Amino acid sequence: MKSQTTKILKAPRAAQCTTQGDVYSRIYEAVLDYRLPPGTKLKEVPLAELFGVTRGKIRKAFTQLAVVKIIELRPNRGAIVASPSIEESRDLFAARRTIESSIVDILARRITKAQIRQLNLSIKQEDQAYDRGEMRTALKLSVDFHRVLAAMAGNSVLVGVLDQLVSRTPLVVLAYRDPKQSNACANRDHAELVDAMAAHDADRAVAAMKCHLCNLEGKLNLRDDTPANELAAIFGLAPLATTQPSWI
Amino acid sequence: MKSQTTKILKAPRAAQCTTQGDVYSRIYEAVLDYRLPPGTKLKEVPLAELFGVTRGKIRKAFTQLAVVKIIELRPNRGAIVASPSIEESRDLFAARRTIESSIVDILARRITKAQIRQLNLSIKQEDQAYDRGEMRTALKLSVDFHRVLAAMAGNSVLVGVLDQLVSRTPLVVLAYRDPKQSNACANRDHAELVDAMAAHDADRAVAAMKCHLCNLEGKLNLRDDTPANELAAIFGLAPLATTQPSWI
DNA sequence: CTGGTTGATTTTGTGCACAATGTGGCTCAA
DNA sequence: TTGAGCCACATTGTGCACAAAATCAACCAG
Repeated sequence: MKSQTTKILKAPRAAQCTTQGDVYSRIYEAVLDYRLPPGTKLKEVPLAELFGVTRGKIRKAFTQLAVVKIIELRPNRGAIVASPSIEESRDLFAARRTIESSIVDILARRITKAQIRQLNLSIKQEDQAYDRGEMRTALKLSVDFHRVLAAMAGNSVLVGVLDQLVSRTPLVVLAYRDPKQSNACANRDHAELVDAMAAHDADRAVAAMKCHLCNLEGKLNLRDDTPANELAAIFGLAPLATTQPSWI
Repeated sequence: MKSQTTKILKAPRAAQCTTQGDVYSRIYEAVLDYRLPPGTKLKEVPLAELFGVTRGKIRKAFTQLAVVKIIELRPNRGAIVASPSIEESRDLFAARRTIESSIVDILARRITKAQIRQLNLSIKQEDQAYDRGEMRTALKLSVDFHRVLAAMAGNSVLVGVLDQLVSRTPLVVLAYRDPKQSNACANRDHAELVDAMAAHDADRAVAAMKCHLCNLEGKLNLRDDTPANELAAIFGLAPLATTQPSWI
């Protein structure tokens, strides 16, 4: 149990002597990298030792992460990685559709050739990661794609807002991934989106973005017709996040 | 100086013995009520004494408020109420236009008679507050109107996002209010919006919302053609927030 | 005056010890 | 076997004391 937390959080490069708000980013990145499944308990002392900081620093990072709903802070019972409810997950996607549509709408009108090149490069890297079977890298790049898009639109407030939503998406995916569905994250969608923007066709680009997000949501198991055998679903509890999904 | 902070924060009812995350809401509400102008320094010890809590509680509330950009936490130099830059202010309004448009779009299609009654009541209260010259109450009610609207749309994620944006708007207004402009907050706009929604005319409602937010933004002094005499503006410093604007 | 230095004071940052609470295992009776 | 009660341990919460840093004022030299 204790070692689970430890292992999951250990980033590619083993780093000690983390400082300050870095522990925030360490956990944040771990979530974005699909390394921290929802429901994982985050104990203060082990984390403090792992990062080489005091318990207070961990605590501070926790309160920050709790504000953006990446973790849940249960009084006297510690922190767990947030497990979004079905309704919250649906709302999250709906919110993303709204916000990213308007980002794309803005961007399609004023995107530059250089920006299009950058986006195409990003897509190619994503493709290559898929081809090499590096699911986690690919997923991370896919997330980055959306953040880059937001940044290009040039509205810092929207970027901040979208960041909060995007960072919660991996949790939804881990919580409600339908094992029966293929996991080939349709980054065809990304290419189509960039195509539309390159043609400065805002309407088509917005449609592409909406479609992309709907596809993503559609691959998840967000129906609340309780499957009768899934106890966790029946009682609305967090799915058991103790075992790593096989596909990562 | 010290007494300024104290006085501004003291809510209508003088309350001691505040606990826990209540100190968060106390400061949050003070901002929403236009009682805390941007740039106001928030010292830990005076606040702790005022609220009857320990310094640690204040600190925790500070880190939370900093995440949603209501205050700015400068390392080793304490907390001040955030003063949004001109660009950030513009982005904030643009983001609100996007998000609230989609809220209104959703809501217009499914709004109930009861909800319309509630909104109309809210508008009437706002009107009355204006008539009585209670600017602060009116402004608060105006802010509430937008939050109620978001809640009615039924997307909890959007509500959370919009809350963050709405709560920053008073800071923008206090920072960039144009003294030459009338301050009659056009809550005609609110009435028009509700009218459109009552007719289930989503397009008109969206247009009304966009128009309303543009009107609001238009009343502010968000041009960066530095007026040559305003030193604060020239150097990009926070406007002097030590004196209460006369119109409150 | 202006500009810079020093030192006292205020204010923020941090670690630690202890308090409070939750958790899991044990016994025992029904 | 089930469930209540109890105890030991693990984990989180909190206040305090001290460390570090910034602010302010006084002072002095140019």
